[in-house]
Amino acid sequence: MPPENQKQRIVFFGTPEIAAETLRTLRKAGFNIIGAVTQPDKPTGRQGALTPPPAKVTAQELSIPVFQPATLRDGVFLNQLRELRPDLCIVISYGKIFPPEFLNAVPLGFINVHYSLLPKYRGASPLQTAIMNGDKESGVTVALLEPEVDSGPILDQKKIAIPGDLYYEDLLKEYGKEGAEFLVVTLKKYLSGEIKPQKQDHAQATLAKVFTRDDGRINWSRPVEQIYNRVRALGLEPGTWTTWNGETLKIIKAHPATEENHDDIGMVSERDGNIVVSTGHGSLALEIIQIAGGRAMSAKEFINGKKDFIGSVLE
RNA sequence: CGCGGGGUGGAGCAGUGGUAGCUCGUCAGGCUCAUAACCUGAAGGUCGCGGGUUCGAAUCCCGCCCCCGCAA
Repeated sequence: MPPENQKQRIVFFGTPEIAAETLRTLRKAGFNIIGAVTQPDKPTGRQGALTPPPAKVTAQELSIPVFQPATLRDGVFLNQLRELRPDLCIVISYGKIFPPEFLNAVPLGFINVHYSLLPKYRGASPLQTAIMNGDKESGVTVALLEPEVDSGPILDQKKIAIPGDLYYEDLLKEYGKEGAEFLVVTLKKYLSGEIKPQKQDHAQATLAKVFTRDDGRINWSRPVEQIYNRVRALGLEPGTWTTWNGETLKIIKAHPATEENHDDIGMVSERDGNIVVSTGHGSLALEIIQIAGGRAMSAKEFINGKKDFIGSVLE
């Protein structure tokens, strides 16, 4: 007789790297993944080459059948899913909303991994929102899926610290790893009947909206801590930026400078070997920046060729 | 044919027809108790690749390759 966690037929839904990582962890833990569903290949980059999502690549490496429906709404994929006869589905950053009829089609339901302590930060960007708000910790929640986004009963959740100097991409890796392991543990408990899902307190719910490029524009009149949190939260995508001489200048890495700075807002100066920008309160030391059309480089390299950067004002 | 910027010594840039220059770095020497500071000197470039125009091309024309910002 196979171990408990190998009996259930599981279909995995997920698209980006964090989903791929979780898929690998589930497989390693011995779960019986009978199918992987990801978003369709998308054109990406300047050439618009079709690129398979990470979870698809991983699934293929693991010899798991891959499905990439363009839509869930027309019922076609629902029939395909039924033919797979899954006992349970797992959803991690899949990228599509499930029509209600899906959720009833699987005996043990859809289980979702969400990177916040629900009901806090429901929605698309829980971890980025936590960083931007300067939270010292957030967590991962394993919950059942309901028609309304991230509102389903909670199986279990775990707090995870947010180090004050980590950027989104690095923190996401951390959360992905911890989250995957936590999912394995929680899933085993759930399947053996140890867990009774708990309803969320909907009154406490908050929403983490999707960040766009516009959110990345730096307002230098804010206090440096807020700007720093924004730089960390938005990371490389969508990234934070400002303008210099009318050109877009991305801020890729920076840190708050300790010295006082009473220059005009947005003024660039050089202090103690750092290239710093004056903010509404305190100043931000630029580490890695990138001008439109150029490659990313350290602020020091940048000023080698752009001497008038020092003394100019960013907007 | 989505829009746009760019490829110049190790790095970042200037140089738009007449024998390639700046900042940083590197190396050597000097100053200094000392230094990532300062002074002096040196090395280091087929100017992305191929072709064309010209007495002469980094610079003008044609083709190709590569990098990047935006948009998707």
